[in-house]
Amino acid sequence: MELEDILRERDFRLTRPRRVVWEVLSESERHLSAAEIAEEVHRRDPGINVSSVYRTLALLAELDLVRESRLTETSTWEPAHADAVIHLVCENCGATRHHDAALVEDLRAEIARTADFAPSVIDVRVSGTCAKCPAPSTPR
Amino acid sequence: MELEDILRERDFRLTRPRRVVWEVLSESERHLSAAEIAEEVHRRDPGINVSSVYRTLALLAELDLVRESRLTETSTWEPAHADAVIHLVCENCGATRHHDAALVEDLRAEIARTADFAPSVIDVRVSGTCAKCPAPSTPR
DNA sequence: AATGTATTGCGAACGGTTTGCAAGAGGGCG
DNA sequence: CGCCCTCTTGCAAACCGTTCGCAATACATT
Repeated sequence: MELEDILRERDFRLTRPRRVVWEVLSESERHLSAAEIAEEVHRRDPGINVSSVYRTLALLAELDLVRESRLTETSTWEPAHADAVIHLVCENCGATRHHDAALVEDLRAEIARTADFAPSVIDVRVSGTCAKCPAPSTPR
Repeated sequence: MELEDILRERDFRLTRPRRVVWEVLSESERHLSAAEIAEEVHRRDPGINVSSVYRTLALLAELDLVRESRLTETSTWEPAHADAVIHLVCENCGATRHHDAALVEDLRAEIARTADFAPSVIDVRVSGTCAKCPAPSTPR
């Protein structure tokens, strides 16, 4: 996880905004919205501008270091992780967790076999209620 | 699929914008963006305003008649369909197709069993290339 | 240290979505 | 059938997250 090397390799400079955004993302265990990232970055260095945060996120995504998820209304960011991760989104508390499921690879095979389609990335988003949460107050 | 009854039942009125938006959505086989919907609605009745389209989409979603997907950058809309549908999004031509996969239900069971989580809706989004498309010109 | 260039901060622009409000139209009732 | 009440609409302005242009800054190389 040497941000510097990855940047160098592609002739990008290691700058303060880039380092701080990357730190924030890699230290977080949950998905963060652009606003949350900007806020935390700003907390660590008030001199870093929002537009740099956006530019950095775009760059890191380009480098496949972070991944943008559009699971909920506002998109969120997280360090890139291996494929085949399932996102569990709690309808009640809003938390997003990861979960490994062996079946995802089976799914990939099934799709490749039956759909005339060559799958690359598979995203599974599961809405529901996590164990810590009571049933949603406003069931839809 | 009697839009009128469903609206009545909840004390909403059947108005022209609502009827036209619903028609456009239910006649389309693919996902439509808000802009596409607005455009087609406007084609059928130039008097219908964009804001009514948005308001109608929100209402229909509330009534579970349509579903908003956030698969790509801009979100798209489609008539609500049964759970467990897989969305195949071609990285090349951008088309979104549906695909049934029996394994989704197995996945649900696996999650319920192993994740301390009660799944309700499962969304599977598969990026890849569809058979009609050549390999993407700009592989990422 | 000096230099050349990528990158930043800033503020303004953007574009899709939402909102406030007066005018308009469903539809229940007489 | 027409009235009336109220829900909806059209319109235009407001919003808000994101992007952009540009001069100033700060990386990295020498």
